[in-house]
Amino acid sequence: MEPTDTEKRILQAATLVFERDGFLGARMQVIADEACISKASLHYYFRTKEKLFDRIFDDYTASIVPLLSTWEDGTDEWQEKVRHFVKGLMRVFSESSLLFMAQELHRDPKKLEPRMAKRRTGPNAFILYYERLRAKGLVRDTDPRPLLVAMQSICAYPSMNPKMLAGSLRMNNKEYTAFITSYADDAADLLIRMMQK
Amino acid sequence: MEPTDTEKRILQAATLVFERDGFLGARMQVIADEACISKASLHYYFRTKEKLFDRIFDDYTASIVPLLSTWEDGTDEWQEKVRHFVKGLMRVFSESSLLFMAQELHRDPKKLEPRMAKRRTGPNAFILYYERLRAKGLVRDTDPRPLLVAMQSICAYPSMNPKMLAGSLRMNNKEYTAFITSYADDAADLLIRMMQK
DNA sequence: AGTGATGCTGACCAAATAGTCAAACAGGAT
DNA sequence: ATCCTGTTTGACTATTTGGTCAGCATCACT
Repeated sequence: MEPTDTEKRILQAATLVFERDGFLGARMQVIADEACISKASLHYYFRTKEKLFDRIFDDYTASIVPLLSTWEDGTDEWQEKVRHFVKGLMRVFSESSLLFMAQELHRDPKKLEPRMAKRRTGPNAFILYYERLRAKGLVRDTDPRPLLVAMQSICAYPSMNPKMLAGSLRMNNKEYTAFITSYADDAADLLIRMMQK
Repeated sequence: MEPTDTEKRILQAATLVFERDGFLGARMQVIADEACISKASLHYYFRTKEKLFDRIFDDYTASIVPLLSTWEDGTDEWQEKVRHFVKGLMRVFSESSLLFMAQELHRDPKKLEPRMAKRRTGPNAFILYYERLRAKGLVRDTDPRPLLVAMQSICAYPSMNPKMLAGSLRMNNKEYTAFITSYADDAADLLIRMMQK
């Protein structure tokens, strides 16, 4: 099922518009214009707005999955794994609008369920990894769940609600973007501090 | 300008509907039904949807301001201040939908500017407080800005994107709500760990 | 009772917009 | 040339929805 050139253009245009305007704010006509085709053509490729949206939403969730393999055992020290995961997660979140995902997840919570079902076979990969480190006495002896929440929060929120944070830091958009780039390293260090003995 | 009973009912109904459905998803008819008045009456009190929305948005931002006084000097130890601030912030965020605020801030970034202008007179209160502690050698010698970002992230994100976190933790809604209650204390401890020497 | 002000409403309108459809078009195979 | 298949479009429809308006109800005051 190789996507045709037109289909690719549609997906690119739709991603742009959905991220900017949300599902409810997005207009099929605008997406069609952005893809340089007619609205009728757009409906020829994707029968409904909902179907087009689902396709894009699926691509999003898929982009996060590869990062989970970070927590598989390997030769790296756990500090290195944390740095790698934080860096990867922040890159994914800065590239694709997480606010958009949360928004649509709130609008229709059922969207995540089929996707979660696959992974729900066992506990979260980070939780398992931390428990192993904990058993070996390599990290602080504490419940890893608040750590997981803090880690995701620290990685996700800065790209999700930049306006409010930029306001708190008294920065304009440009300054904030620059700050967030260096923040990735700081965030990893803070998380390591939370975990070490 | 004492708000009448009807006006109060409208604001309550509008808050409910705006939080649940967002600005674009909210329907004036639904808000009117929820307030048990006609749609025409609703427009009698608030001429446009935008004006009604602004009123509610203003009430939100106002509810966060009192917390900022936490960082004024006082007799409390800094650890106590952190615990107090985190607890307060998480309560505010759990009571009112932060996702809704971020969403609308993204839709119309100009919303925050007039409100920010008031506070923009000086640096952020936490930053100032931390710098004073740092000068006295009471906390870790580090840039407080990543700490501020991490603090806000840790407090805000769990109530902003509960579905995704609940998924990661393999919890249902009820379990997650219970978890978040106890998380407030853990979050404060984690933040204290980030700041202490 | 009369009068004016305020609160409230049903009926209506104009604009926006997702989705449809018949017809045109392009390109390859026969 | 003819046919067939997949692609593209302009024109159209049905519905939703924010907002308006003329008029009704209620109450205070004279």
